Amino acid sequence: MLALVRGKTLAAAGQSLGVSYTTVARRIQTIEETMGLQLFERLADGYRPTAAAMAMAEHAARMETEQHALMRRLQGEDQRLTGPLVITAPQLLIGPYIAPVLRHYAETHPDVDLILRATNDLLDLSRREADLALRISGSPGDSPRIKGRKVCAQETASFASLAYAERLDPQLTVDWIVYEGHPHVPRKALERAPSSRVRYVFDDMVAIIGAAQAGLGVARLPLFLGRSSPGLVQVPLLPPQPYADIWVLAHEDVWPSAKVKAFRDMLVPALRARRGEFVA
Amino acid sequence: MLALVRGKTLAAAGQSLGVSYTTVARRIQTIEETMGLQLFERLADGYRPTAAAMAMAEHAARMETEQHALMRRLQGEDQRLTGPLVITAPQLLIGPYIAPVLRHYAETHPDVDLILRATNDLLDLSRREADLALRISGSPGDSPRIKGRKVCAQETASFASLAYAERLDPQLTVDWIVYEGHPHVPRKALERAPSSRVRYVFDDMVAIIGAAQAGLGVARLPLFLGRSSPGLVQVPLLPPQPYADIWVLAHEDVWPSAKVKAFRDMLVPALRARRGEFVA
DNA sequence: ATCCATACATGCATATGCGCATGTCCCTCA
DNA sequence: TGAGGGACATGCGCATATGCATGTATGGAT
Repeated sequence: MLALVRGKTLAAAGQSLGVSYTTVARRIQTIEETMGLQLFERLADGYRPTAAAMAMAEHAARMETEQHALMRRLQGEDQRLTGPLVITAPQLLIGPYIAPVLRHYAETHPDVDLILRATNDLLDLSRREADLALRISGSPGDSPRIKGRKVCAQETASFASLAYAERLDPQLTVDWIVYEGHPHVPRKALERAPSSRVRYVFDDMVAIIGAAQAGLGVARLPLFLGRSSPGLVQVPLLPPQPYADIWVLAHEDVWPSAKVKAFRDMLVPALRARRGEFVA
Repeated sequence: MLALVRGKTLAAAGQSLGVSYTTVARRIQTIEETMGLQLFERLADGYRPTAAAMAMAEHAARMETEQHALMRRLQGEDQRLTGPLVITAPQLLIGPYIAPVLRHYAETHPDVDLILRATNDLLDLSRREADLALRISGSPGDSPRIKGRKVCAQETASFASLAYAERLDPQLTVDWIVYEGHPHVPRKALERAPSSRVRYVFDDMVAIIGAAQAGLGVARLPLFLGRSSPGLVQVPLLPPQPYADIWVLAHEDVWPSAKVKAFRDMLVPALRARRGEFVA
């Protein structure tokens, strides 16, 4: 019901429920027959909810919230080290930093199934899209009831390919490769190289690194990324400066669960031990 | 789940859910297997919920409340005059007062299925145990969100069998038959007949009337009851005095529904037209 | 000590719900 | 105007869940 109102089509609703769209259609039909009222208008391009369906969806959403709260609570009290553990982390941190921890964790707790979601989006920890999140974020208190622990500070600097760095002249025009979210030349860089300009705007960090490695220009990158990217060298256009910190986050209900706590206890020291890779 | 926590036994839970207790047992078992945790301890005299089950029940109760709210809301918006309509009224009002209205209503709206619950308890209108209640009650605002309309005032007086009334002497001992809820001789009756005493305490109004008809003593009865009970006559021990009024009640969500409104519109005038039977 | 009532466990036949495959309608695009 | 795809409808075989009947254990009354 709720899924159908949200998804607009039987197929979408079915997928979100993990059942076939046929089943969704039959369930709706059953409900309509039982209640003796029409919930959806059958249109050529999908089901359109009636007012009654909207009302039902509204209540169903509240019930769903309640359901999520229950699941979180049960999970938080779960002291077993078995079953699934869903972790989300920025794509670029996973390989070099998370993977070793995953390996250690899997060996120590062989009955836990580790599920990793590589994403920079803030998955909804309240909806249990993930149990534990590693995030690069200035504000860990994104939403109420999310608990967080600062792992490490982080700094950025300017990087370019070796060839580009060698012929770099602050007096001439400097080409910048920037992230879509901040499509400007860093202010401090303008002071040192006034004729800097944005030449490339990318929506993907890997692509930015690739472009910098190809010698297209200068990119502002987190220290750990620039240093670990082959062919890139730090250029003195931008002094190392504070960037968003690294945090581990979890819903406060889920935070105390054994699986989550054990992962934290492994992840945080592992990252802190390599603090030098994140700050100058 | 919730039903089992409430009912304490599989059979009770099954009954409240309208399924066999076998099904409840299997459902619990399935949930326990799926979640991988124990919800109930199997004891000889029933299932005892674990902490996890209590937590689940708590959330389930909130979901149930939400569900009830939804159903009420849908019903309140229902402008059709078909389907079930559940009415509750005091047992003794049904025959002489409600039945004629029921008949008229059934003829006018033949597609409505009338379900009557004869009870003095205040059924929970929020839980949809009844759609509309006729109540003898001083305080109609029993719970929030219940809407009410006063139908008629009511008075009580003292009644006894004809034989008892004829030999009644206020100077001698007067035997009273009283209701369990108020196991005292009315104060005003003591003024007029100081040696009155409670001789019988009954928990059933019909039994009280029967006892009075059998000549066991004097009973304080609503006027409509005393007057309509064959063999009883009013005795002057107690002047007619105000009693709890008659109200129609419904949850405010359900109040505007067509079926409920139509019933009110028939019931209230029918009762008011016979106001003289309730007050002197 | 025996019987009985209560409550849960289990086996079996059946009903219900499910997914897959196919059919139909309508809209879009060439 | 005709082909193609998206979305819903329908029929069929199968898995699951349900109900009934029966069996077992426990506690209390006689």
